[in-house]
Amino acid sequence: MNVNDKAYKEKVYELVRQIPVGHVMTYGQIATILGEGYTPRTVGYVMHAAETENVPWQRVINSQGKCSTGRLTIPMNLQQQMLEQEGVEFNAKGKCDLNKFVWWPEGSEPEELHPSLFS
DNA sequence: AACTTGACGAGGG
DNA sequence: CCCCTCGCCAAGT
Repeated sequence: MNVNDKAYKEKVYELVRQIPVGHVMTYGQIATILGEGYTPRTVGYVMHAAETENVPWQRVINSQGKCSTGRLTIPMNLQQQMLEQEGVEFNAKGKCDLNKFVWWPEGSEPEELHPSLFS
């Protein structure tokens, strides 16, 4: 199972497609939930191609609650703007409250998977 | 094959 | 809160 396998990528996309409007998930969170073979970096790698996969890619941000699209082909601030349009709030420094906007799939346990991340 | 660069993350200063 | 280091894993050069 490597990052180029169709099935490997699909698992990421399927999960991302489940994120409700107005909510987000982090790369590390996705990697933890998918488990075996997935790491934050590989999730990020898979996501760079998400634009063409009918996936709400804007709902995936980093563990600091910020958008990591600075040096991409994606226009600056586009991701944040799209999220704000869905109701996700960001402070002046471009950071959102993960406690409030992160979404957890049915069955996962936030406290256990993501200890003291939200401060 | 060596080295650099990421849509990353945690810990320390 | 910012910055740096390290661990991580795959791609590009």
